[in-house]
Amino acid sequence: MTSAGNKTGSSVDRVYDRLKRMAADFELKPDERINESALSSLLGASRTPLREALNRLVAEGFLTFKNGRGFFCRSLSPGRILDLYEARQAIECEALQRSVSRASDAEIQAVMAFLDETEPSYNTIDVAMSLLEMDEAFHMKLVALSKNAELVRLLSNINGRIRYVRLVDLKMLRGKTLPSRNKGAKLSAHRVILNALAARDEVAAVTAMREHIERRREEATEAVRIAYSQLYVPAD
Amino acid sequence: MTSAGNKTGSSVDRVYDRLKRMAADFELKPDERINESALSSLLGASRTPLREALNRLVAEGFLTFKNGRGFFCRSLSPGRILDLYEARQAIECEALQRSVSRASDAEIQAVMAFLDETEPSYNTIDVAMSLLEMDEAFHMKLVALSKNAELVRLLSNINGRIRYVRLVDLKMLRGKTLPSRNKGAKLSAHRVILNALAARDEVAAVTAMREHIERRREEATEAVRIAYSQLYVPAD
DNA sequence: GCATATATTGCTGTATACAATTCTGAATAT
DNA sequence: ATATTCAGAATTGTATACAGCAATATATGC
Repeated sequence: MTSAGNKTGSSVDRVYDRLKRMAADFELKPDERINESALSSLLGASRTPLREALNRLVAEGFLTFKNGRGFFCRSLSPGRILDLYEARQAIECEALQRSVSRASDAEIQAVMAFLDETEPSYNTIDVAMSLLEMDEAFHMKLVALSKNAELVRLLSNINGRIRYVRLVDLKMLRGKTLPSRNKGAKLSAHRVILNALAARDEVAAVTAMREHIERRREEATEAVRIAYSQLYVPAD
Repeated sequence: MTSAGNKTGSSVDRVYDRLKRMAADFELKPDERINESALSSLLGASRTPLREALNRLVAEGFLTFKNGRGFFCRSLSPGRILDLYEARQAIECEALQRSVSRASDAEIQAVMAFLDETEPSYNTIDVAMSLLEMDEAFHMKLVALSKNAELVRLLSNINGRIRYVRLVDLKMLRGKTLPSRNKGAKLSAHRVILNALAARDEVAAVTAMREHIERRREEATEAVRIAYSQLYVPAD
């Protein structure tokens, strides 16, 4: 969320990126205490930079910390997921409202082009991860149209924290709704939102966005359950 | 934002709280590099816990960090303030919408009672700081009614980051609008919002909230300028 | 056999040391 | 006068050491 590409390879940043991934992918099991010595030797850095990275992740909501006990990976209860999806709604809808008056036609067209380019591969791509990345990229581009760096920052953070659940969510979605996804037949939710924005129709855009996220949120609780079951019964 | 009362007095928490205050109050001048050794001796802790606290504050958006160069206090440009106020709108409005269906009458009444208790002293209290604390407390209580821990967390973070500007803002407000603040004459913005919530009128509540924050936001840019002038020309 | 007290072990919390990097400023060349 | 280079100083980045706390295992009394 804070750092993107670190060519210098500062130890803290390296560890931070890696840890965030581990936390997002539930490689660190929820509510399990993190052993600093073990982790530091695993990641090839000493405890000092490791702890600095851990502190960042606590501040960002990925981990928790109990004084004298150490760091823990944060558990994702259905309640928390719901909270995060609501926060996401708040942020994305606000951004969309601002974009109506702030985004230029050209900028909107650029996102449209991104959609044109990526959406066809929704059906061909098999790796759910790539699918998730495209989905996230779309939402990030959309929020960026608001020209509000803080909203971008917040969405980026939330995305990171619900990544694993969304991954499971998307997998489920694929299994269930693939047939109805014939191109041309019905516009994708993303397309509907973007079209409304291009038409400068604030109400329609926000309504579509709310519904889009709402639908995902409804599936999310189910996704959490599945995520947990996958956690403790590794797929064969 | 993360830690509230630390009786154990872990060094990093102590330093963290203190630093956050310093950053919020612009005791650390914007864009100025933070000297770790100097700070550590000033705060009476070694560099290790200091840097852990600094890293937390970077993740929370209070500071920035450049690899190999160190930590910097984040500058508050008018643009950034605007961003933060917009984020605040997003969060508080979303929370309010959820509260309409989630907050019990009793809970709303409790906030009402808080308002009854604190509002009269708006005119008597002279210390702007206390005023700000009451204002923040009200908004936090309001958001808490949404039962969404993430929204609470986000508002708490934003409040911390715009505290100094709001302080200046409130001071200005006092100077200008004190006469029109006769109790009974007109309902306070807070009261209007809460009444709408009590009546379960979502549209009215959200509208009032948007306007309330919007008005503050408009003053904010002005407040930033004043804040900066106060920064570099200490009041005599 | 159970509960309480006590030792043991492992881990966290912090300080300190040292290596690596960046900054400063003066001396030199253009 | 301006730009450049190159030590020296200052500051950051990381490793390591050790003190102190927490959890667990062991022993003791009942």
